[in-house]
Parts: sequence; C-alpha cells; structure tokens
Amino acid sequence: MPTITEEVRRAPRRDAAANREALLAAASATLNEHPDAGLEAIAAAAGLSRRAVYGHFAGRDELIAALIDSGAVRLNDIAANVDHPDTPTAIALLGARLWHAVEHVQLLAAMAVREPHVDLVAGALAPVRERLAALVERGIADHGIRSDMPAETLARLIERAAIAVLHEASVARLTDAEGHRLVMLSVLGTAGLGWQEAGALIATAPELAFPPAPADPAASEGARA
Amino acid sequence: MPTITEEVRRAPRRDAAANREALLAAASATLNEHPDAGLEAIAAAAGLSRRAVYGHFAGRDELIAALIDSGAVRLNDIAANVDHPDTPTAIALLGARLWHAVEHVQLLAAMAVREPHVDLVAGALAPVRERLAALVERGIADHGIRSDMPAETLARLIERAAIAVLHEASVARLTDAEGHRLVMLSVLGTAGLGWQEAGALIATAPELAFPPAPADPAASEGARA
DNA sequence: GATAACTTGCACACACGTGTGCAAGTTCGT
DNA sequence: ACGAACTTGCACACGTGTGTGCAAGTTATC
Repeated sequence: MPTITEEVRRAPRRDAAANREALLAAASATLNEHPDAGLEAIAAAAGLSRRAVYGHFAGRDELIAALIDSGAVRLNDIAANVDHPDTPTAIALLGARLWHAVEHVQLLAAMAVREPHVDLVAGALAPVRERLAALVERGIADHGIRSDMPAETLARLIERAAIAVLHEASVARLTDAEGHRLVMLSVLGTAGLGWQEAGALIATAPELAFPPAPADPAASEGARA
Repeated sequence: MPTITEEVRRAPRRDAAANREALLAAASATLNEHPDAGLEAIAAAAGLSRRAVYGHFAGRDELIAALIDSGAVRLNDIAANVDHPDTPTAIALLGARLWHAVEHVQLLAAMAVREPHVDLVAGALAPVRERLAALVERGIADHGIRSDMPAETLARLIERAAIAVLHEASVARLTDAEGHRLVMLSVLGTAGLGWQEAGALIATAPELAFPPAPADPAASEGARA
C-alpha cells in the first residue's frame, strides 16, 4: 500500500524517464548545430512529437535551463578538481580537462551568446570562471604568467582563447589529441608564455600528457587498465 | 530636356539618399546592441517608419547585405594597406588598424555567427582573412612567429584573439588606447611571442605607437599636427 | 505653387514558434 | 488483460516579425 494520501498511484513508467533523457540529449545535439532550433526539431531528433515535450518540461525555457545547468554542474566539477603548484601548468590543465567535456562546453558557449539565456549561463558557469580568475591572480602574483594587463581581462581573454580552439575543432575536424594540445598552446600563449616555452612545458609536465590521468584523488593508482 | 526615353523624370530627392544612410547607420547601431532587432526598431532608430524602409531596400536581407559589404569594403581596404618587413610587427599592425574600425568589425563579427548571414560575411571578409593568412605563412617561414601548428589554424586563432579583445572592450569599457595595446598583445601572444617580447616589440616599433600614423604612402610626412 | 518624390498609417496576408485542450491511440507495469 | 502512464495528432489562441497595397499626407525641387 503506497503512502499516497488518497488513491493507489502506480509508479511512473520507466520509459518516461528514458524519453526525458532522450530529449535532453537530442536538445544538446540539435542546439549545437542550430542554436535556435525549435521544439519541433528537438522533439523529432528525440523520436518524439512536439506535444510530448510538454509532458516532461513546462516549456522550452525549462528544457534549456535543465540542459544548461546539467552541463554547468559537470564543468564546475571539473574546474574544482584542477590544481597544480605551477600556475601555467594549472591553467593548461584546466583547459585540457575542460576540453574533454567538449560537447557540454560547446553547448554552453553557444547559449552564452543567445540573448534569452546569457544570464543563466553566466550564473551557472560562475564557479569555473572564479577558478580561472583565482589561478590567473595567483599566476600574476608569482610571476608565472604575464602581468601587463588586469587579471579579470586576462582571465576573460584566456577563456575566449579556449573557446576559439573549440570552434577551430569544428572547422578543422581536430582529433581529441590535437584539440588537447591546441587548447593548452592557445591558453598558454594568451597567458603570456612564448610558444617554445609553452611547448617545453607541455612536453615536460606529465599531467599535461594526452591520455590524461583522472582527477579523482583516490583513483590515482587503479586508473590504467 | 533629360535623356530619358519617354517622360520627364525629375531627379530623386536628396533627403531620400540621406534617409538611406540614416537607415544604414541606425541598423549598424541597433544591430550592434541587439543582433536580432526587428525592422521596426531599426526604422525607429533612424527616425522613420517601418513602412519607409521598403522604399529604400527590398527587405531586411538587402538592408543587412548592404550593411555587411559596406563594412567589409572598409576592412578589406585596411587589410590591403598593411605591411611591414618584420612579420610580428605586420600582424600587430593589422590588428591595431582594424581596431580603429571597431564599429564595423563589431557588427561583422556579430553577423558572422548569425545563421542567415554566415556565408555572406565569410565571403565579404575573405580578403582580410587571406591577408592575415599570407602574413601568418610568411611568419612561419621566416621564424618570426610560432611554427607548432598549421598556418590556417593559427590564422583563425589569431582572428579570434582579436575579436576577443573586441568583446573585452564592451564589458571593460576600454579606451581606444587600451584597446589598441590589448589587441596587439592578444594577437602577438597567440602568434607565439612571449609577453615581454611582445611588450618590447610594441614599445620599440614606432608604427605600433598609439596615435597611429596613416596608412597612405603619400601622407607619411604631413601626418603629425 | 505645381508636381513628383518620399513618408505615413492603416489594412491585410503569411510564416513560424510557443503553449494548451482534448479525444484517441499505444505501451508499460502489475 | 486491465488500467494507468505516456504519446499522438489535431485544433486552437497568441505573439512576433516580414512583406504588400493603398489612400492621404508632407516635403523637396522644378
């Protein structure tokens, strides 16, 4: 006997939850290609009718909101677990780790420019931005990175440098390894390092190697197969 | 007696041309703030009614097309007249000169992402891009800039680095002088120069000083007041 | 001041996206 | 297999933007 007050309520069907996920996935995929695709297109990509969407979300805005902060949670989580005593390495590492979540970053980056969602994305991504800002300030203080412009400015330029690689990846069909390397080069260059300096850093620091080690502090020994 | 075949055609009124210009200016201003503003808003900003727009342009698309390639002509012209034996200096100079046409760049940059106009902008801006690409290739060949990535990739990253400063200017309210300096730093950093190297270059090369000398080959002696 | 050029304001028609209601399915869970 | 959960397809209302036609106004130019 269920604990519901009046009637016997059957448990919700499992495929409903699956469809909800399918919708989110389809929305992510569709909006990445056509940032202002309609619900019709999204629903179709999920194999559902437009009408069915309203069975899972109150409307377009709620769908997108769910999408945005599911992505943001993932990115914020990554950013929180990135650090390294050498600040340039830490910044490159942050870029590289975020690179692994390309799909999310891509969507967030696209939504961050779309008028109705700017504030939402900005709010959801605040933690990542603060992490980067902290690293930049530290880098300026310990002379690890350039000190010829305000920290906030530099942080924003670095962010954009990373996103630039994202776009480059779409047009140039970069592999994961190439993207991984390119974000770091782009980010480090913006941070003030000369290209050979950046190259040497990447080649030297084992944390920046391509098949990246996991961030979990407890999983450091059981990661490699 | 006019040379028109049949009837006596009076010359078009002069204020019509003025209104056309006003529309273009208003469109430029309005679309910079709200990239998907309607004709209503644009016409209002020009002091005209929406209906009057159709007296000057066949429709929204033609208005925007006119806007885009008027801007593109300006930028292409700038790019064509930029050169310098030292490639990093040439690249910085290109960035700085384009910085002076911020309003145009800003609009073009915004339109370059808007779905209906991507191809148009890309086509109109091809000359600037080719100029940059040529400089980048030359820079790689003469070891003036980084050689750790394909020239096309580097060119695109540099382009985005410049546009990043543009956006930074909107949020941080940069002065012209600050923007001028920041584009060069951003562009040179992406090109592979270390920040102190870039700073030294900017401080040294007289062409890169803030009140920039005009590009005209004939006006080189009469520029300073 | 006559006249053509230009603008205005209204009326439409049209397209497209969102959100809702409802009757008729289909499908999962028990 | 029964019933509820879920989906579908249609209808509609609503909002917003575009493009057009037309009569009546205003303004520059001859």
